[in-house]
Amino acid sequence: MVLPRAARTQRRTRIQEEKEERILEAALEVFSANGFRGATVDQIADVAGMSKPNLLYYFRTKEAMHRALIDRVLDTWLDPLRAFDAEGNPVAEIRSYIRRKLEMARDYPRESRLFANEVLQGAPHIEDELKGPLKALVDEKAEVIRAWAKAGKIAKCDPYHLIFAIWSTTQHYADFDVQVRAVLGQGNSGDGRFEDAARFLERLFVDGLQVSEQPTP
Amino acid sequence: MVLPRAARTQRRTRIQEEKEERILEAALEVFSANGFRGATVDQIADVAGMSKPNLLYYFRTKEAMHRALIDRVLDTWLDPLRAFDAEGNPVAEIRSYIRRKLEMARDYPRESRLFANEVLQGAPHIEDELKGPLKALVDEKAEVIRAWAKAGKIAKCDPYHLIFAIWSTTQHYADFDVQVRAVLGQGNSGDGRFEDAARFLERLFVDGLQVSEQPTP
DNA sequence: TGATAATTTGACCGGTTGGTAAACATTACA
DNA sequence: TGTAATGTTTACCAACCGGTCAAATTATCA
Repeated sequence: MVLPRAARTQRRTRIQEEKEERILEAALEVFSANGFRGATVDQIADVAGMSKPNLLYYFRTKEAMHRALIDRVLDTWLDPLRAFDAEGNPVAEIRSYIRRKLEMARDYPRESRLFANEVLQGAPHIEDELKGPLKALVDEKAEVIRAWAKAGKIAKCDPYHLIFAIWSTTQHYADFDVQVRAVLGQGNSGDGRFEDAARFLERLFVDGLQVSEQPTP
Repeated sequence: MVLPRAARTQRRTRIQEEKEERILEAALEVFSANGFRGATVDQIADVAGMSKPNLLYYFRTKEAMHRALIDRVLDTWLDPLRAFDAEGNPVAEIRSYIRRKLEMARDYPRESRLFANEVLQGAPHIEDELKGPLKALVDEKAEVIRAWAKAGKIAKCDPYHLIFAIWSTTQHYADFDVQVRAVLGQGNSGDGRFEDAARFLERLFVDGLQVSEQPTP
């Protein structure tokens, strides 16, 4: 038998587990850095440390690899939004969502760039995911936010644009990392910018920029 | 003589002006939608309505086209930040900067995506621009913001991260357009989302989300 | 152990890509 | 108008790309 894994129904062997793992790790590295079209199968095979035909034995096409990667990563990528709790304290929930998203940008920048590349170029491979599960989840959480606003627990605002604002400000530190580093200059070898960003963003989203009315005695 | 334009020093002919214009317009269309590596010279020639060798007569290489495009676009792209006025009213300046950046995202999304593609993939072609002119301009405006904060005209905050936040929230509507549309659902054929975004962002940056202490009589 | 299935490899293929060569056409201008 | 410079096209190339194939190697297990 020479059927590659995708066509098999039996349980996967140890070798399959290991190789597919290595391939998807390499695919994440290469796709996130170059986009789908910019990535080459040779490059992925090289990073994965195997020959191209060997790689294509496990994933028959470049598209199949990309799809498997997207499926695997999208779920965990949306976890922070799922953790958004309707029962919690509104301001605290938003703060911790920002913090979690910033941690993701710091710890999983490749995943962020994978999606950014895709969406930026018109989302040709993940349109269904955007209009389906993503929209459904956002709709659900937007309703939570709307209820908070209605109850006077946070300022009245468009919940969708609030979510967009949190996404964009936090993912910016992953997707535009080189620009952030270039502008901040050297001397930021560590992750200090993430702590500064967290401080700034939590403050921004809660209080805004206007000077708060201090009791003027 | 068969020297292409780049090597010539004499004034450019009418034909050169026209063709280079058409080429850069086509290049913007194609590079912004596919990134540098994803774009093909054939594709750009096609959009420009000329043969590939003809195109390569005006720009000797794909890289030369890309560079010319970047040089041309970067300047206008930074105009809104340059307009940031140290003498103006701080909160009003920030509001109008947000508004201007949103208008750019609405009216020039291709320019935004051109840079986003580039930066996302490590800025291999514009590293110098980021570390040079861009950083210089941001440094200058950050100083203005810092002075405002010090004078108590706006809340104390990190000026660099404030600029990042304005960039990311506004450019999000150009760079992640398909995702924004997918999440908002159909029925957004017009530009209504930009007005909603403007309302939300101006409010966010000025007041934050916390309910403002209303005079409770 | 031996046979069978799973895995790996090198050689290769057709299509695409960025770019070139040279002949041909057009324009500018003395 | 004549001619030299400028502009355009056809044909082409070498490198690269995603993917195939058949043969060789290794793992599995009766």
